[in-house]
Amino acid sequence: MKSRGKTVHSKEQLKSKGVPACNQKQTLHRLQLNFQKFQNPKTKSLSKSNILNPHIPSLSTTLHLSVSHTLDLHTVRNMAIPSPSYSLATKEPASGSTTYCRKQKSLGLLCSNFLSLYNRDGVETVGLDDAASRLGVERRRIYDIVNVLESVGVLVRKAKNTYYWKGLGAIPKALEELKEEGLRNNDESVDCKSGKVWEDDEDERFSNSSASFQEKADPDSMHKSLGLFKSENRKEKSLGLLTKNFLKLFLCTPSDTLSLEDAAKILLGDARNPSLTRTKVRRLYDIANVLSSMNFIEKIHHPETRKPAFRWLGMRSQNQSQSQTDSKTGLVHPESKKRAFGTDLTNTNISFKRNKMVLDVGVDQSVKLGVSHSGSDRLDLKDPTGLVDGESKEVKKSQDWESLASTHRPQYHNQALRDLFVHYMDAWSSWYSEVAEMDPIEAV
DNA sequence: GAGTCCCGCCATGGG
DNA sequence: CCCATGGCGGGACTC
Repeated sequence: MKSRGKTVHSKEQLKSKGVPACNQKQTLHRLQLNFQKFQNPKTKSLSKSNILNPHIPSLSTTLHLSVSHTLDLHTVRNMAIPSPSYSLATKEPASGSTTYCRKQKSLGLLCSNFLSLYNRDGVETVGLDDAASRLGVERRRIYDIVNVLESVGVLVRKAKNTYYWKGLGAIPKALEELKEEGLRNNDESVDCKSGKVWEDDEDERFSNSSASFQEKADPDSMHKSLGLFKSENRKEKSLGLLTKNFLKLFLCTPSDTLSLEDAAKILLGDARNPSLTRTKVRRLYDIANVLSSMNFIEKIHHPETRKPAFRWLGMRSQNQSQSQTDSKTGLVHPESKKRAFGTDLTNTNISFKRNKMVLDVGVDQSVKLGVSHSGSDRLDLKDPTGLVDGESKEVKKSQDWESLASTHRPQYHNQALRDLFVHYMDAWSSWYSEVAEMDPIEAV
């Protein structure tokens, strides 16, 4: 018997088959979102998951129960629907398309938009309701973003519904603390600094991904050795905690790649329960979406097994031998072929294959983040730790990017793509000119 | 078919 | 009791 979830098996739950009082506030907005889907013939989710789902009251019932008992279908259909979520990033005119697209709803994209909304001068606090309404999503999604951002120090809880905005500049310190904590605990057991567990040939590690960790390191001992936070009660199972633990895996080990499967096993505690693993994996995807949208990590695949894995980008700028590692491991970076956790800004109206050479190097950074770089919290997210050894490195890198961007303009035959690219180039140019004028230290 | 991850139900805990 | 929070897993979507 499930203790939670959607199975209806109690008086209380039956009663709540209407609309729970505590959820009524969100119901109206949910209806608006549903009708966005409803209006789009492409989507199947309303009919299948929202109407046929036995756990969700039928549409008419929901309307009757929750929308002041007065709204009919016609009224709701004609309600002023807020501008489509994510219009910030898609650059779609708010009034343009009501097309529902899964990609446009991704957590990564939401995170980008969240950052672009708040990463600016003068922002001191973030209200969850405000964020939800401005981003056009339900509060539930904001919690997901906020939990992850809190783990990396961007936000600090102030009161209910309110967070202090610490900004991207707080990330290096937060990561350092996580790293110290992980290494401190690590001293007692496995010597991670020497890389006993991780330094093995990546190929070998990936060659048997299904058993890689059990053979090379017991997930339980790995869990202890990194001082990962225990997840025993509800609070301690939070997404934030999982994020911290996930980050520690990268921060405290010499390897910068980790398979999804291994991550789930290490972070899990009990690696023997498949359904628990599946749940955990879902959460890892959630976290990875947010972290990848901030360019902390990227998604990769084993070339043969195609098993998913993550690669840490945070320290990459310090690690000049990274490219050699790539050739050594033979890992594929499918970013150019496949959407990366929904962080792709493209919407489905434009089938947009990225031009890896330019977008990956520079333009993609600013656009993908959608961050306005005019604030005081400027930070190169390619190096979230901020541990850049040469102060001019940043500027030099920017110059490299600029020259690359200027010399490798792709020739798009599609007008839409051309326009899009021009837009990205403009964004990049303006960002670059700002950075170039900045104090190099401030830039870090 | 496996991988990905959106969505929202509903349990929990604080006020 | 109300409300904020967020764990959790169904199932749609994507490759």
